[in-house]
Amino acid sequence: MPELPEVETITRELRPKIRGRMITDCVIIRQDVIAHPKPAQFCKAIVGEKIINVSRKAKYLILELGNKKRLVFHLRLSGTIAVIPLDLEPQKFSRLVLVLNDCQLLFNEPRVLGRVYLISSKERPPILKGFYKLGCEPISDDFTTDYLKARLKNRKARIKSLLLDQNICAGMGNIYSDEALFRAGIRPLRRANRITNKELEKLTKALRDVIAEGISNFGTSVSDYTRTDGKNGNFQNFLCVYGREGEPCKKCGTKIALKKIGNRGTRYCPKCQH
DNA sequence: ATGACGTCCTGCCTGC
DNA sequence: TGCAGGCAGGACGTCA
Repeated sequence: MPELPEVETITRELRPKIRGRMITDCVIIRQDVIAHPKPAQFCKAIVGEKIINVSRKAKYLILELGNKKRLVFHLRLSGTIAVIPLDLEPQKFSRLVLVLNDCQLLFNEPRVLGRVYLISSKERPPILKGFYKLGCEPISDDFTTDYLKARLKNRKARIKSLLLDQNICAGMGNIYSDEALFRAGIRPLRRANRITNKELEKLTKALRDVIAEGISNFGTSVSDYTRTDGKNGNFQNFLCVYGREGEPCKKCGTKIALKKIGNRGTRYCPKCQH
């Protein structure tokens, strides 16, 4: 599933391929994926616009257009972006096609949970509420132990759930939060307000490291995620707990456990994580 | 405000 | 082999 490192990889690879190109046509294959504005209006507003830049905010991929309009993609669980030549047909799960001067950008999304939004600089559509109140990204300089401490203070929820809270850790998802908790030696079931300062320090570092390593390895390909050229990322080769339930812990050999926390599958080592 | 939980959606896996 | 049912999971809505 595309979390911060995956979306960052897509952003970096997409930028040189589409920056400066003009959107010459817009084909909506599944109406559901156009969250704002209405599909007809959406097409009308973007055709003829130039892509000024490609950027990212947390898990959102952003195409900056002329007129300060922004095309915002959220890939959710299974969304991918592919760039293909003009003469090829869209792919099996293509939900939106942006035809550019010299290529086509496909928004592929088998599960149809991902969404696309078009926003202007002044409007803040309620449907994109989360986008406007994102917390700090773990790779940001502002993501310090003090920041995390302040945000987790008085919070009684399980640490795992709060790491997934985009108002606290923008861009975190299930894979990287399990990995970070493993590295920090913290059991995901722990209540956030019961975590010591020392542990918070370790956790901050683990979060920063795991995200940075995810990026330098071009993301994690476990289910649907691929890069814009269809290749896989590499970070799945370095996972210690995610997807390893029942297998021996890489540190101590204990079987990796799987538990539901806040309705999310959560993997951890019962011996290494306290 | 917080935390628990249901909902969306569909491909894929499991079990009969 | 084929089909039904369950599962995955990010963000958001609802409820207490």
